Amino acid sequence: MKIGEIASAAGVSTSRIRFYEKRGIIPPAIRDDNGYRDYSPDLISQLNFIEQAQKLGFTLKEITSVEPGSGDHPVSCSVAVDLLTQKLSAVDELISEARQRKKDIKALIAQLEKSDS
Amino acid sequence: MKIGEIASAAGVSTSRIRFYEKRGIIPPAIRDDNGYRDYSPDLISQLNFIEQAQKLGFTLKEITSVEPGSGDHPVSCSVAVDLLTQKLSAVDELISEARQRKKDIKALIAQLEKSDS
DNA sequence: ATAGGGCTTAAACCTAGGTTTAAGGTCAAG
DNA sequence: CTTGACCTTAAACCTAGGTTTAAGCCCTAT
Repeated sequence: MKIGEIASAAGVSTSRIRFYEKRGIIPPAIRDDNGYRDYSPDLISQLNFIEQAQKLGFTLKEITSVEPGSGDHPVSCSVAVDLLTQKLSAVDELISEARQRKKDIKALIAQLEKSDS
Repeated sequence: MKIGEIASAAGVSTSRIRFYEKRGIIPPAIRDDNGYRDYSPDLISQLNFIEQAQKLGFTLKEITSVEPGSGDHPVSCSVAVDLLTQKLSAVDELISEARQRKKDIKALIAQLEKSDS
């Protein structure tokens, strides 16, 4: 897919995708012979994930650390597995932080309902 | 309380408090005869609320419209609760996307380990 | 009465997360 | 073979949310 296609499929701007690539938030795209970026549709869910997490106040830096496929290209298989395992626990951490946020939000709601009465 | 006192009590910087005042996020402080700002300790919980909400991904603008205990902003409790409830389901969505990512990562690991053997 | 620490202001500066612009190459249609 | 939509890059610009700096006043202790 070309950058415009994937951008509209994911509901983000093309400039944002190039920006993410420049910052290493997504991996550098494969290029066609004409120099155009060529994406796999897999990127769509990755972009959706980034947007979701951002809405919850996670920074791009935090998000990048739990993205699979965003790491270095591993030299050996066991290194790759190690990296992925690290990512796995980072995702677990994200989930537990998100659960804490749920609690925080519920507490805020309670506070508001109390002060309204 | 003087600005330095309230700042350290709330765990924020003095510059931040002045910044919030300039932006109308908190009401303008009463001034002593010498021109120093004089705060009621009530501001502490307001500042804590702001920080809490920011961590949840709310902008200062959103927070301002929703602050409890600020008589200047007659936004009804239900509007605030609506916002927070929306945020709550966004967090749920993130968690389920994160779970999907866990599966993806595990699948990748399995694939690597299989090809390694 | 002078040194310090805390207060005042306005304005400059900073990071994050992008968007916009300028100058150009590519490709399919008419 | 030109027009228009799409792609490329680098660099400039923008908003949010602050921090830092400069220049000066206030207050307390020595």
